[in-house]
Amino acid sequence: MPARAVAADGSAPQARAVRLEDVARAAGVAPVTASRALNHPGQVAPHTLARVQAAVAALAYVPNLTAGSLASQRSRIVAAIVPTVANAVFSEMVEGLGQVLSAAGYQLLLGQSGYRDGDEAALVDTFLGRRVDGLVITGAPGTAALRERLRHAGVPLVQTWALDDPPLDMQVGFDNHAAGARVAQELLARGYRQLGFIGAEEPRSRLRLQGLRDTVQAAGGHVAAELLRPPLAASEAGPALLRLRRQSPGLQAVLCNNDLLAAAALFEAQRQGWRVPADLALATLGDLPLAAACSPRLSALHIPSRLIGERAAQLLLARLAGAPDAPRGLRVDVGLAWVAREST
Amino acid sequence: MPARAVAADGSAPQARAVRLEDVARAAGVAPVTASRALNHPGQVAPHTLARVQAAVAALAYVPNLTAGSLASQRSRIVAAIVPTVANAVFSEMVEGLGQVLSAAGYQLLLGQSGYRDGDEAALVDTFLGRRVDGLVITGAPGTAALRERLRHAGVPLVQTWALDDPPLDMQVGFDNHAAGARVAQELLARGYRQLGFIGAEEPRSRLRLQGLRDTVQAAGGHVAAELLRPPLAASEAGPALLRLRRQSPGLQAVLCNNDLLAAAALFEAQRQGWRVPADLALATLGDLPLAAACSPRLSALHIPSRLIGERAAQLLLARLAGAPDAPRGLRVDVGLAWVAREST
DNA sequence: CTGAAAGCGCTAACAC
DNA sequence: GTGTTAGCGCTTTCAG
Repeated sequence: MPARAVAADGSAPQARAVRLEDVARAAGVAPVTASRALNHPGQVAPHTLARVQAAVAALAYVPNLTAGSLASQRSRIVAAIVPTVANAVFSEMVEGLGQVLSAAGYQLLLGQSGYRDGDEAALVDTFLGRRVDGLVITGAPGTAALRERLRHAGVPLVQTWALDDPPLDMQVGFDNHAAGARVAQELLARGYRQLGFIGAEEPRSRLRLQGLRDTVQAAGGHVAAELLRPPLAASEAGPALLRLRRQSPGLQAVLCNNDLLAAAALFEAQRQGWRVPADLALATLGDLPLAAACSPRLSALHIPSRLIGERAAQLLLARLAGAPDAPRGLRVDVGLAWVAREST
Repeated sequence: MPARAVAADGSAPQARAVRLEDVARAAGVAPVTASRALNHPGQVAPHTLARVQAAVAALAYVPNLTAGSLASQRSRIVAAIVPTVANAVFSEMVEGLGQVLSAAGYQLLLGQSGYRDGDEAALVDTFLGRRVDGLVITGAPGTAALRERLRHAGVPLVQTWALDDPPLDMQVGFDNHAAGARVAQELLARGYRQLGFIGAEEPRSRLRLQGLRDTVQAAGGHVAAELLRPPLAASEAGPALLRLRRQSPGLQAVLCNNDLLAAAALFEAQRQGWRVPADLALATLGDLPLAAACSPRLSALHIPSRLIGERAAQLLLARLAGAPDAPRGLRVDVGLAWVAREST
């Protein structure tokens, strides 16, 4: 009796894998027929189909998808690269992406660039080597070299999130400048003229501020801004809010670049004894569950992260189902909805 | 001139892929040698190594990892299954997992079960078919059939998050009952005896409540609980807090099962004019950035989600680097640290 | 240290 | 509707 534990039924822990050939033999057909029964059931007689399925079940056959991918030149894998999945906006996007792909029989390979150009390029190389059927990246590639590589890679590509740059292939997201402008319209419509903005000092944040400012100034208002150095801790929102108020004594409303900042700002306002929105209105960009969990609930410009992921998956699936040389340049603006709550 | 656009350099958008054979020819060596130069540089003469590398660069060769996987029987892919990546605790875990795997040259295939047993089983089948080198799943498989399949699959497996069930192979996480007990100790030590608990009505939440209750009752205290029906909206925390207070007039401290609930409860307390922690102490389980962004900042039992992911990856990598038939049953308890802040 | 031969397990063509 | 044949592109033996 061997010293090492074996399974209760006496079999070795890892039995040799069952191959398609074994299934075919058990079903009394050729391997191709078994393959067709699994992949194109319509092309096989009902009676043989049943026999193959029975053999599959009896042998607990698990198809080797690697071999299938190599032979068919289709991997049924889509890769996505996000800066980090720890940021809720990206994880929601990945969730939507994964669900739609999974429902269509595709798997999701996930890469995190950490906002580092080198890592992003390395991930793209690996994924291309894996011969993924499609690629989803966040925003614009960091380097011109990577842009060129992607343009010539021959892989369907979706850029997500920002529509600020020209698309390499397909693109789905929203316009950051327009987002700022949209919030400006809402706040101006409610009579606020002295506005503030709290965000990180990075390009997308600046674009949103610019949109806010352009629109507010055109209406004769003013926007004071606090652009904090990344990486940004939410605890910095409180002090930033106080600085804004000092810098702009007539401050009426503040837009925060994300929900966590807004929540922290709201706590600070309450600590100062300012009534929201009577003494100071607060708005946020994003609208994760947190925005509605605050009290007063935060008015928000809703960024549909999950929808962006779903749309990206749909674009890819449509391309994969249709002509491989479909025209490039398709842009989808998911739009941003204003959600009016009690904080404005 | 063709109507369809071509690349600026005149090449077709998708040129035929460069194969290892092309690299070998350009370097004047056999394909095997080129393969070795890429995968085992030490086994090749420095001079031939250089020539192969030059050829790779000149031809912009991208190795076909699918073919490599098939031939070598190693995919360099690890798959992870989480309920959803939209929940911050899981996305942090995935982040840690992905980073460690990526640094070791492995890719991450991500699946979301949505807490549905059928989806979980389907994902496992697909991943096994993909011949992944390792598998990470969240908690215990939903069905006995899946448990058996995993036990005999011969794939290194790590179960993450809860240590409540016996491990199929390796396991990394923490004990939910102990978590509740730990919070109880901290709150008792601060003199609180009349406690409350707000969480969802699901097994892990119940285990934590049980741990809290066992310890508090042993010390002569009492725990009132509000178990809310999932899916749980944070907005329900406020009403739940009011019910707890009514049900237990001497209520001194409340533990919330996650940070979002705790933040919502804190807002409710402030709206009621209760001082925190003087009138009511608040603690949370999780400790995402939100806990520290509140004001007063929330005392928390810190769940190291990212660390769980990192450890899971390390366990897998160690197994892959060592004996494939290493003993099973390894458990890693990451432990939970109490972070004392102002809310208790 | 390098090469020749033989697959890895499956699917695209093409016949029948 | 089913089978035969010939690879997919790479890495493993095993010789030299």
